[in-house]
Amino acid sequence: MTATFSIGQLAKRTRVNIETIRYYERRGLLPDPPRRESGYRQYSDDAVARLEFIRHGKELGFSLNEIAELLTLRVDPDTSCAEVKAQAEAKIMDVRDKLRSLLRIEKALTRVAAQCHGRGPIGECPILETLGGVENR
Amino acid sequence: MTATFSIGQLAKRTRVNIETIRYYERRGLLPDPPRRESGYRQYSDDAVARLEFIRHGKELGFSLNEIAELLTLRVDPDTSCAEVKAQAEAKIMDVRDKLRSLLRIEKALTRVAAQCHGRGPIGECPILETLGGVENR
DNA sequence: CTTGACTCCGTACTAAGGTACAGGCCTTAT
DNA sequence: ATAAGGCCTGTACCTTAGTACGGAGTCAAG
Repeated sequence: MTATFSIGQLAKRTRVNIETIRYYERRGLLPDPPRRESGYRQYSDDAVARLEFIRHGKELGFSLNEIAELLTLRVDPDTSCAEVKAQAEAKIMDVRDKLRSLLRIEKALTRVAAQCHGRGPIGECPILETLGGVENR
Repeated sequence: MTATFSIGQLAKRTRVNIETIRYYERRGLLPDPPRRESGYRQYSDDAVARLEFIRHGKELGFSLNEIAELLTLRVDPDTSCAEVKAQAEAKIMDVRDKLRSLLRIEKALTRVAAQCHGRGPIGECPILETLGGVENR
């Protein structure tokens, strides 16, 4: 199983542009895939998973470099355990900040949607109070 | 109260570049502020809140256009209540998708950090399973 | 009343993240 | 076996989101 497929197939499955896939390869976000004699790239399902991870990462505001770091976060014989742990914990902080901000936005939006049902125009921007002042804490 | 201040002051308070502030104004993310006779811009505290909102929005992966939409989401006499509500609800869906993805990443990172303490190298990338396959549902 | 810092506007430049060719080989359905 | 369509590399171009001038007017401390 786990058939192998071409870059075009991969592009179709992930809805990521072919050129973008090659660009990610150049950037080191995707490992250089095996080739056939013709030179054609051969992918398997883990490439799909990886591209999906990248896509989601971008939607969440991580840069390609940050995504690369996330993707290489692993415990291997070459990097010290403590180092990896420290990196992971730093990322966790980032992620929790993002979570807090998102939760606030969600609450604010829910409030807006709810107001719209009680009729009567308001006029002020109810999103604005969100995320202000307290420096995201 | 609520003293008024210059663009330089605003830049200092928000740690946003002066040029960027003017750029946001051009883009319509900040309303054109009142000026003195000299032409100098005069800001008050709501500009600070707005800039902070923009900053957080960017960190969460919203584009400036999306942020503008969020910022103008309001109930006013000119736009129909239902329309605003529909927009808000669409945004809520986006935000919840982001929340789900972030929670997964957080869990995966926590797992990585935890593994690092049980010693013994692993070698596979434990982030990869995250966010894959199920199209973020 | 001058000098240094601040601000104005307009235009130009940058960086990140793609996207689009061009010219030339594969592959596959007919 | 041949044409249409896929893929190769390399280079050029594009969009978004800023950032950096340049030349001129303004403000405020000494």
